[in-house]
Amino acid sequence: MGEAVAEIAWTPKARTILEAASRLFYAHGIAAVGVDLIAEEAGVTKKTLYDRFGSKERLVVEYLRHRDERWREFLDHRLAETPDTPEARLAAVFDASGSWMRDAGGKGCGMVNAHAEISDPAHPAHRVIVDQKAWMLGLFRRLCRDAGLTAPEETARTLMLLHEGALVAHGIGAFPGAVHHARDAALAVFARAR
Amino acid sequence: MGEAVAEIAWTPKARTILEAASRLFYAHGIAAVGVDLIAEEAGVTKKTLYDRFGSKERLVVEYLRHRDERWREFLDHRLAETPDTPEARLAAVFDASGSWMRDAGGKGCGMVNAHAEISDPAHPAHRVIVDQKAWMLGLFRRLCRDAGLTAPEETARTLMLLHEGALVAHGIGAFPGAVHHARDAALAVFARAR
DNA sequence: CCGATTCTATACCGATCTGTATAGTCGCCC
DNA sequence: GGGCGACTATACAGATCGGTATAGAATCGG
Repeated sequence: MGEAVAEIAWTPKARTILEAASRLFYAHGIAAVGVDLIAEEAGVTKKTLYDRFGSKERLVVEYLRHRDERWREFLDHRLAETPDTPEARLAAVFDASGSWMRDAGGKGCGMVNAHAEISDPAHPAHRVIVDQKAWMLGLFRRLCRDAGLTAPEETARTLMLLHEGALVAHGIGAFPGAVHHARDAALAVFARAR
Repeated sequence: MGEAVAEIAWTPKARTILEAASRLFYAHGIAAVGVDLIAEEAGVTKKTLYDRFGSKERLVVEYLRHRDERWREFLDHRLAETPDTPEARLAAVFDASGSWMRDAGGKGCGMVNAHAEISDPAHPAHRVIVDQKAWMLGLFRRLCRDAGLTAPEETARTLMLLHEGALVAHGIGAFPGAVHHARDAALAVFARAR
């Protein structure tokens, strides 16, 4: 049966290490950041890092898992305080991404960036990345179904493309206000599908 | 004044090296691929690699430049044999991306993936990446202007988002047929903007 | 046939990579 | 107050990193 994955002991320093690693991985890429730098930035010895996480690979997985978790919580919270109309909820998703990008520095989607460096499906981080995209598509799908669209899956996929495109365009600086533009485009697509 | 950039001597082996580097960089990421591996895959000594390219950084720049050049030629060629209606030309862009992804293995956009690893604007590869995206936006803009749209810039940006989103979704495997779906969505957006 | 260019072969450089070993300090809980 | 978990400090291992040095073989135009 499946091998039990070792639990992380979430001591205070473990969290500090993960925060430093998250910041560095996102800003400079995963392969470009060494464990020595992470330990130094976290104000911790390498021994502590390896006592907590065991390997760099595991630290990468926790980075992506945590980032995914924070994003879902952030989005859920935003949606919870949004009027329960399909249009408002759709707009809230894109607005949340806009805020997220504004706060987090905005180098685009961390999952997409990680996927550029980790293509091997056998890598444990691969599932985290793919799962997050499946979850986002599911979110759009639910939104379209709840609105009673005639072709919810089709529209959900189009919304997904606009959303992914917005994160990329923002990250690379293709044009200013990409996420907000995507929001308007998504609302237009949505209105026409009703 | 601007420092003259050293010319590459495009000897047969130089091309072989660039082909190997391109394949490896795209498949595994830039930082993950060492010059020793590139030389070995190209059937060449490291000395030859450095005689031709001088540094890994330069090889990376040439990788992106060449990829960009090949893409533009590929797309121009496709557009040249496309009926001169705005709809057909728009569809041809997405169809070209679909073919490109089908042939090249489909790990998404090489520029976006490179940008995940190279964020520093001072890096000489940064301009190549940003320029390619500006060129693509310009292509969509011209297409919208030629069609006499009332708001060509707005529509061009939406098309750009759908296109970028399609490459990401395809690369990450969000759902099957992402590029073809984007094509249909783009045509719908375009039709409505006329 | 000469000389320049392209390339092979191989060994090396210092730095950095992930990961481990050893020894010891601090604080907290039973 | 004794043991245990979390942590520091430091040194090291073996591999790999980008890049260089030296020497020589193959090719080719003048």
